Amino acid sequence: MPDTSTAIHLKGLNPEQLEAAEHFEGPILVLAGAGSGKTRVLTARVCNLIHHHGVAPDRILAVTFTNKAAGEMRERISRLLDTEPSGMWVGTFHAVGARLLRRHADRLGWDRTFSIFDSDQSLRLLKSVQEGVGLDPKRWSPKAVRNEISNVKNQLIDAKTFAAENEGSFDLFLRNVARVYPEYQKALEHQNAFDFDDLLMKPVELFEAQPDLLERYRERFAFVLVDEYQDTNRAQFRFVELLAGEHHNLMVVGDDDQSIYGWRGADIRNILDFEDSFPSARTVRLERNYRSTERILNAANHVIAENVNRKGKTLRTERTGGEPLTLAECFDENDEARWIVGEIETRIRETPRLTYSSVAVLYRTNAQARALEDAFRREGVPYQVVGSVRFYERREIQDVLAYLRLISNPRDEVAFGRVVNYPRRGIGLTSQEHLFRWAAAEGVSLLEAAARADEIQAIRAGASRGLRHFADLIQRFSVRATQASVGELLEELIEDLDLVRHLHEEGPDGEDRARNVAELIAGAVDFDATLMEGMDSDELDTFTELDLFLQQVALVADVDRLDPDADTVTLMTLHNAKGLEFPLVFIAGMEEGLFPLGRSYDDPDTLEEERRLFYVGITRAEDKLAVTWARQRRRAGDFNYNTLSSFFEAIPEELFEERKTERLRLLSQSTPHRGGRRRRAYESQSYDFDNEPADDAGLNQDLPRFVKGERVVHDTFGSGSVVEISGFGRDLKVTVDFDEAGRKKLLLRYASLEKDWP
DNA sequence: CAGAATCCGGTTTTT
DNA sequence: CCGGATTCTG
Repeated sequence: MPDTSTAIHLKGLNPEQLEAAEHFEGPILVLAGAGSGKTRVLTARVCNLIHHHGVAPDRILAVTFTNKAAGEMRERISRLLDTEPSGMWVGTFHAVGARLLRRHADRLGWDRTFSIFDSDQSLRLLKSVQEGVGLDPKRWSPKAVRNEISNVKNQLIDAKTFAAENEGSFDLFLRNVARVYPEYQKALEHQNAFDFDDLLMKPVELFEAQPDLLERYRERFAFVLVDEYQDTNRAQFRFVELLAGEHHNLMVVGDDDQSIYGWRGADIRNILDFEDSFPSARTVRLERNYRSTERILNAANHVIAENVNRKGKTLRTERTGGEPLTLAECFDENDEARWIVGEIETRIRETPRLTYSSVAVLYRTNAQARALEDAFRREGVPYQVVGSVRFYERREIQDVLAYLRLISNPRDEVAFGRVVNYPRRGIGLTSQEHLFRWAAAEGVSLLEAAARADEIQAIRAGASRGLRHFADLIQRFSVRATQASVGELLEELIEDLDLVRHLHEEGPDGEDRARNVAELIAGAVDFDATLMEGMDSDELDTFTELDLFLQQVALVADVDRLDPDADTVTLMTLHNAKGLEFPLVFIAGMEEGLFPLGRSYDDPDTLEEERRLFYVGITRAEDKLAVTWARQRRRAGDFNYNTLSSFFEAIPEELFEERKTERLRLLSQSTPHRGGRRRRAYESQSYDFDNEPADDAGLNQDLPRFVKGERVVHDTFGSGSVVEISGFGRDLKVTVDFDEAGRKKLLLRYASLEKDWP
């Protein structure tokens, strides 16, 4: 028995953690509950492989869920081993896929300077493809088509197979997708681009088609580790299976209770059935939680116990007791936001070591960030929002990046289309049409066509000049890209385009936009390809800094950009909060219909996933959790009346205290006696906050009242159930899921809707 | 061709 | 309520 007791990387691990960390060869599943120290285990195991078993770092591949997690892992390993694990690959599935494709794109018919299209760019391409095959983008939402293609790709179904299977389908939508998908894929190849899903799917294709390559990488990555395994989809599973298929040295770490990405193809069965896929697998359960107080953990355990489809485990903590949870009832979303900000300030004032950065506010949808941001800004409490309007998705950033992509990959037509007339060069849609047609006829790239614009009869002199000028600009910078750093390139480009002036002329947002561009430049100046950790030396020679920069930019998640040093409160969606922890956590919008989201009732699996999301939220909290809900909330323009989420009802009363905001207390006291006149019968009901939500007094007294979930009958649509109620008084609207007629939004005033008594 | 005015439709979560 | 697309106007 080798003596590992002194090894620094194994110090302080509990017996289960130790068992996992010391595991050497063969498959192992680590079921790691929230806050059970799985990152520690992963790093410890890597250190142990290198330090104790003498495994060379370059034989190890570790896949993480975010780039940030990858960076942290690498850093911790370096610290523990006191040396860089050089040659080890650590990254997200997408980043690892991109990296493989950079090396071997030529085997698939792509060029190594390929572009990576994000969802926005995919959508643009899809729109033009739809137009090309005569599928009206207004009748058939490109978004829906894109989602379908994305789903299908995540299941590793290629265009040919999909078309063959669905061109005769009874489902018109599938038949349409069957027409579009192959053309879309052709267009991607023509433009030398991959979309996000290709980054997962194409490496699998590559390995399956080229046994020599697979052999090479199987040998190279003799040890494979996968974090957040519960969120892997079919393509990711296959990728892992291929790599580890022979040696089986595979460690997967995950928690079925935290699987929250089913909607993007993640298959919870990957983790539930791991032991079937790898029969000799060892299983280690980590159920000791080191993060949260007993009260918080109890609440979490009660919530998740409602789910049926799970392996089942119960987290334990040694942090007995703890402060009770708070459930705060608010009037509306602004009241809620104010209450949260107020509560943060009070607590920071009263708690010695509590800082803004120890606080997070979590919510179900990005739209909820708005009211919160307003309140934070008004009160001057520092905050940063993750997601929402993602940095790299901002218009001005995308514009600049499109230039870079075009410089790097001259075949990128999406990028071309985006910037050919930005800033204005007098090239209108008509001229672009002519250009496209001419380029297609001549069989040259758009860029070449632009350079020879004077040969195109249909294009007028002004536009022609603009086009030639544009082509010249791109060409000059393509040359420059081979000599200059990305930072320099970007600075010169912005200068050349006089972009800052253009942005300022655009109006009130220009200032912000210019600042964002400046931030992008700063990021580019900082970017140093040699810092792309774990880069093999041959890769540095082969790929240009620009390609690597664009790749990195395409694959960062917004949460990766979270600044941990800034002393600010963090605002983000529950999805983004996965893997993070904070002493003080707020979960806002705990309302039926918002969380769980209205449409998740249809399907029990989806509802369970929503519940897991709540579980993830609760378990982010170390010391204190506060949950808020609003009686009334504006959503997409009109008002919604809410009740407390049924999810919360799973939490036993002794675990939380209830509070009401000042606003709500005032309202329920004063309104019944308003005006001093005698109350009418309907008013007493209208202002009774403990029962039905308030109506605009009297306006709809004679309209029937409906509750969510209730069964109703309509004269023409038949029967169905109420999914949402919104609007005020005369404009009271109900959304009903009809059994036959589908989902309809009805104005109650007109709709002959009645309660359906069974 | 560009900018303003107007209309329409969608609206969960993300790499 | 927002953004995108379309239409109108100079």
